[in-house]
Amino acid sequence: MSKQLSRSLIKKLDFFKAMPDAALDAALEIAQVCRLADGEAAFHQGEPATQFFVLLHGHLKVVQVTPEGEQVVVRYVNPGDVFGIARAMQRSHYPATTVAVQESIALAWPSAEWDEFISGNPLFAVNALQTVGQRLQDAHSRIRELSTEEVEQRVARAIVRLTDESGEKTDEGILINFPITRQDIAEMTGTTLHTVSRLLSAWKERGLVSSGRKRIVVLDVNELIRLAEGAHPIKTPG
Amino acid sequence: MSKQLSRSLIKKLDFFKAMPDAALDAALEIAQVCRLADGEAAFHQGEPATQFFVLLHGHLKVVQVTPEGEQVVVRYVNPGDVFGIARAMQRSHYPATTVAVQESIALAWPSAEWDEFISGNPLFAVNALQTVGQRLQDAHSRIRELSTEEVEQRVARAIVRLTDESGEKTDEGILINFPITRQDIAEMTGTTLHTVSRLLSAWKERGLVSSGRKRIVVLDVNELIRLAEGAHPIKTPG
DNA sequence: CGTCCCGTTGATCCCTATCAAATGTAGTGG
DNA sequence: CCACTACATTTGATAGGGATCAACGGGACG
Repeated sequence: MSKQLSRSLIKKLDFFKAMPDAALDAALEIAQVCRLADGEAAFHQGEPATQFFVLLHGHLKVVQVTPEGEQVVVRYVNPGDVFGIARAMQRSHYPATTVAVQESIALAWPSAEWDEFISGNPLFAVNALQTVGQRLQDAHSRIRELSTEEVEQRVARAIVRLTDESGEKTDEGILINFPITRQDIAEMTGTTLHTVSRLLSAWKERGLVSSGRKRIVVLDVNELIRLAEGAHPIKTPG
Repeated sequence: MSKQLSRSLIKKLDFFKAMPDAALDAALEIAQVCRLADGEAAFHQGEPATQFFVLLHGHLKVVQVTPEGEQVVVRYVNPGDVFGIARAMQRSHYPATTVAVQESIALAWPSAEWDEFISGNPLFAVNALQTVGQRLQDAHSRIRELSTEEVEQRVARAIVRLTDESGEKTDEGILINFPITRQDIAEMTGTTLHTVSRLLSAWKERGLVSSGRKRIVVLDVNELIRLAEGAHPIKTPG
């Protein structure tokens, strides 16, 4: 039998906002600790939604695969985020695959407990609704951007968001906190790794970013934000 | 004082699924009837979310405007759908504008009543979560399609969906049940009215659709579905 | 130290946006 | 009932942003 997990693990999270300690303890009582190695999936698209999770440490990406086998990155999961809550929305199967992009630790609960959570404390439903509502707005933003913006704007915006969510201030600049490839960014923005590579090269040239293998550091956030808002880069004539 | 509205107006709707009659009557007791003329907005993007609605009759479209003034159609609202539930997701302002594309009738409740609804009957929260969850999945589908598919597929799929949601069988074929322009379809699929017009012309040529001003009739759904799934149209050589 | 990924860069092509202009259709007011 | 107007649609011509094809370079890890 595992020892009781500390309430402090989840007390500060949005999802457990305004919950009495008793409810938190009750939840932790039945939580399973779930360790994921780099590249390991918490669950796969199409599987029955047997569990839902809270990420404690690490980073995951949520991907959908098209019928043709292309991948699309739906979002990145940061520490403190809930994921795998398909069952809370009355869907019996996971709509996407969620894989760790680095070693990660999550808490997991059986989906069946969801109804218990809610009847024990209706705030769970309210908080879940807020979480899903926020995601819906984010999704609509992406639809708007994919529909109306050019590739450079979208890639710039994606990187700005990543620095907002997972930026780590270093003496060099703002480092994106987890391993991410050109391919990943391409799958977030609806383009190809080639185009992302060219953009990053151009930006490196102009001193906006510095990057390496699975690693991006933002040197000039403001200029990236300008690009994300549609400003045109300085074209060298000729 | 207005007379009590009939329970039958909402009893069958997903959003009120499994609700006891008493709860339905209580809701109807405070509902306002809201009539919208063609082109009139139920609310505008950025306004405080003072009300939420159920559409009884007609059709609305939900649009977001980009900073540059371009429009994107987020979705169409069909009879029986709820809309304007920003407040239920804890957002104080509407994230999009919702306008009638034909004369419409809706029921409206003050947003402040939402908390009453929930505390009176927790099923409201569960049903709302399901509704928003479905929309989130739809949004992710659109992101996947915008990221990976070509324009012809996306337009074909948009039209197939419209016929599923609002198709009316006529002796000619399946008529999309409300006025819709090339521009509208362009704003749903991230393309231009010119490209939509060219596609519809080509499809008309091949006998797949028949269309006129603000009017589309689908003659061969199966072929449209094939196109939506990525099948290539027959190219005339030369 | 070799192999596997990941990243870079050039060359080419094509889908689709853009520009431009004409035609068609509903609605309106005289 | 018809002229007028506003809006929707069609269609041609052109250009360009990015995808695609192709090949090489380079760092990480076993």
